[in-house]
Amino acid sequence: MSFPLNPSQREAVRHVGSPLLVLAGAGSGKTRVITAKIAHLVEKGASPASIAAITFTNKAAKEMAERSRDLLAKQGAGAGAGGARGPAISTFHALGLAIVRAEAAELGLRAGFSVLDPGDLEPIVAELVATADRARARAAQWQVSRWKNALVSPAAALAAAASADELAAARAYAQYADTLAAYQAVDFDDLIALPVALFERDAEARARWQRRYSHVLVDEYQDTNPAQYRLFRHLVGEATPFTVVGDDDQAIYGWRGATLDNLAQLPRDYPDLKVIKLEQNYRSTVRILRSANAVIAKNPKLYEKKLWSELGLGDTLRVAPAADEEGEAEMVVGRLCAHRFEKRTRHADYAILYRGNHQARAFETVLRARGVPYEISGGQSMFDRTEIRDIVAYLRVIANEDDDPAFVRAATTPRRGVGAATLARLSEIGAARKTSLFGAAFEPEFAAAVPQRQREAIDEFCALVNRLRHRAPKEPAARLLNELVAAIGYEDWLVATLDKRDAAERARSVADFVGWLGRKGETDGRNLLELTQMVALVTRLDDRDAETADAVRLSTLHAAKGLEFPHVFMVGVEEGILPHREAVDAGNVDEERRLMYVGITRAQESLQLSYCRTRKRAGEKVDVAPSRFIGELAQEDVRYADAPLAPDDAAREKASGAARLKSLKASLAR
DNA sequence: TAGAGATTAGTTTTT
DNA sequence: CTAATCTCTA
Repeated sequence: MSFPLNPSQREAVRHVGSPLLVLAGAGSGKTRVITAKIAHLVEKGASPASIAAITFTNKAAKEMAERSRDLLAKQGAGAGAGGARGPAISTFHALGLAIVRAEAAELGLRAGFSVLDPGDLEPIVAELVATADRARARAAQWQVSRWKNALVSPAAALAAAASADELAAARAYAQYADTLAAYQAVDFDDLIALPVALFERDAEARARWQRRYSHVLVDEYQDTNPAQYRLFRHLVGEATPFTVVGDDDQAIYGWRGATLDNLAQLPRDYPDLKVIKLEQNYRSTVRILRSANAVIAKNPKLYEKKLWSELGLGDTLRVAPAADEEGEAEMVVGRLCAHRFEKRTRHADYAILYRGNHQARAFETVLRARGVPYEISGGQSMFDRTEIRDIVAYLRVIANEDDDPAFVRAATTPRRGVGAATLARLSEIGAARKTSLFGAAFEPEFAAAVPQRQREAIDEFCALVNRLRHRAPKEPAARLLNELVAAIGYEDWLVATLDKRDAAERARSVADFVGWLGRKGETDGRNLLELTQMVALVTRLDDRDAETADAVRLSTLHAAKGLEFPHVFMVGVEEGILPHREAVDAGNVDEERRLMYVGITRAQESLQLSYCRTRKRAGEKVDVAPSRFIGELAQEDVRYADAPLAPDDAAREKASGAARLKSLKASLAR
């Protein structure tokens, strides 16, 4: 994309006099405008470090940082060179973390505070709502998060609670803050909510942060939630100019508390707001765009906007049915391979996009069987991996001795003879002495309460933690990490407890993680304690090899936002999946339609949508209907593939009969 | 306390 | 039909 900027883009880049909202349609060169604007501001004399650009994902932040670094370097004049600090480009949460870290003392936190992810929080909430039911615990956790994102206080939540479940969640919410405070821990939502609270009670802190930035840019503005909008408003204050870029048609994070109200509210909060629309699409063919426009036309509009393209009419869209998920995977991968062979394209030119992570499985199986290289983006975070959580637990106790959940995990992994009984003793001592589990091990009654074997194991564990804690500020993180993994005998334990393949895989993932974190420490000049906090916000290691590899991308629609591919396969385009059933029940079809729109607009040259006629659910085949959104495409641009042949139906009948028989037997057994 | 087998629930997106 | 959690025995 080395075309010159078009007139609207240029206007957006050069406008500096007042707050600016750029309504950037899909593929309209939005990232380019943001990076060009950063370069423009620097050219006009702003210091790069005084420019803040805020994104939602680490991936977007990284891409923006790279592109603006290149641009500033090209601009020359030493702007990006010689150790001068670049623009502050980060996610909302990373920015929040930086603020909480800088203002920790004001917020009643010690420097080593822990950042807990939802997985750490689930058992805490489960205890607070007194349930063993995971689903209930998650629902409560979810509710608490929504309140925080909407800046609803525990008292307000308690007052407004409408159902028994909500009341229980509100009660948990009230105690939740105390529990986290005892652990010296914050959750993801706190990274936004705590800075907001600080700025609202402390004008001086607010002024300090406002002075820091001469211009603030926000990417994907339509995905901000009320807490984030408030934080943004405090950062820009009355005087700091800003540029926010967004597209109401691509708002797909309502479930995370994002609200289009923030887009509607902006002109009211900033009467001199300038609005610029980017409507020329540089990505897709006319046929693809026509369908995108047709689908999104069914939604209510905040700002009228119509994408157009000069890239030619292009191929028709294809809609193809499959018998079931295996059939769909076979069909899609088969077609992909044939297409690739015929057009002499690269694997990396193709993407398979789906609504939910679990849908990837069938495609992985077929791709692997055929030896087609693929990369899964998004998907489960590397912190859902036990081995990573194990290592991170150690890091958290090292950084923060009050982090009881981390203590429990680290002290019992690898097994060192410490179990529930010992932990219960420690917990009693801790409660009596008002100290953490770690602290309890140093209380006088510890010796009497715990048998010698366990005592020695705990002592040894605590000594290791203390040793590393003292060395952490001074020594390179990489060395300490390697020492830690060796000292706890983690790999030996893996080999001893798992079969060969699993042990090797986990050992490799630990090695990857430790290597990555060590390098990160070097490049960012951060010690082990600082790295520990940022690690919770990272969902995947940035891996250059994976990004540049010639491989088919598998991705959720959410994770695909911002990306583009010459050839896209949207799969599982079915009622119940896209739109998702829960969303339909909750009356959120508009957001599902935007998700459909996001999927369509990822495609540059060709697009195939497919759906299954039946799908396995809890072992049994269930009939499913094609998505209503298929009927909303521009029908003159769509070709419908033939129905599958009769033998498939026969096979389906047989399979479904067998499944029914089996479930009948199962119910008789009960 | 630790590992092997039984059991039972699973239906969405992510910092 | 999985996959993760739970229970039971050594």
